[in-house]
Amino acid sequence: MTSGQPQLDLQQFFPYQFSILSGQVSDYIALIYKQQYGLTKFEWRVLATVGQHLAISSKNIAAFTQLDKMQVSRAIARLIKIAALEQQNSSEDRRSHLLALTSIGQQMYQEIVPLVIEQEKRMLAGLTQQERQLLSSLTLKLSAQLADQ
Amino acid sequence: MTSGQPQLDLQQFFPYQFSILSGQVSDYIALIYKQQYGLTKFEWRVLATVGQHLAISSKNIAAFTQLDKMQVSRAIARLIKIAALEQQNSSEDRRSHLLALTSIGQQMYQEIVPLVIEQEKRMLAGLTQQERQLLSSLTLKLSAQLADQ
DNA sequence: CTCTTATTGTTTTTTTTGTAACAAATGTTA
DNA sequence: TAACATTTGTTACAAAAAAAACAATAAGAG
Repeated sequence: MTSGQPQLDLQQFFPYQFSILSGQVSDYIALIYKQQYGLTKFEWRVLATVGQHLAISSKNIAAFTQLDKMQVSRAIARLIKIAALEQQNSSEDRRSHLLALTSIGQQMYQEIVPLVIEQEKRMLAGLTQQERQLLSSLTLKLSAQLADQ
Repeated sequence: MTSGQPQLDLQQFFPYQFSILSGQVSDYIALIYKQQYGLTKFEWRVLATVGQHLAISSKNIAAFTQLDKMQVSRAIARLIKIAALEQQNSSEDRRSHLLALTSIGQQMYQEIVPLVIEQEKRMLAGLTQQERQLLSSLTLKLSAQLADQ
């Protein structure tokens, strides 16, 4: 190798390919919660998390969704404003409140969940079952490794 | 299935897993060009693209990197300011200029490229060769499918 | 040609986001 | 228990990004 310039073909570079796909996946799912329900990604994640936990503090939402506490704070504020969430006083620690879905929030959650699950299916429909499993397990494996460092 | 509420476990939901990993990958590569060279993601992509093409217009950079023309415009402005890029007049169309690396830009490019390639290797070191190929080919396959729609 | 439309890129404005300071409550230590 | 530190969440300000308006040029139609 006498070699010349170091070269990099961005299109062939895994982190770049991945970044592109990530945007596509994100946009594809957002079609549901953004266009149809006017939620941002963070709001959707908070809604999904509260729906999953029934009553949960802001701190735990942040831990669960991997969002910053301020992003969570703002998403909560917005969800309360549209009456999808309500605060309950948790007697134990007066700094924090437990959050729960209102009936409006419940309804949104129950409407959106099947739609995003369908959307996920549609998104992955071009892959075989085996490919889907591989992609998911490789995603989790790499993610776990990067989290360790 | 008499079934109750529709439920969604965010942690098990592929688009969520993927979004987390994407952030991790992005941050991991950014360690090189951000911390060591003070470039943003967009600036790095533009630099890499000009390095790859030698002389290229703003419009084509945008097409190539999948960035918005305004993001490209600003990244170019910043790269010119730090003397990594220069404009050449392209006689054909006086609206647009061809962009090329200066010797400083050349040097940055040639320093960064091997470093990010190393970083990519390090990032993927925990996967087998087969797994890396699978991940890359599945990424490309899904990406191509989503681009069609 | 000349008038309209489209392209290319920049600038301006608005909105969103992130960083850091803050308040309120709790926990800890001397 | 008084003083200090930590946790939890919000607010204020600064940085960044997106949206929209703009200028300059080019292309196309009549």
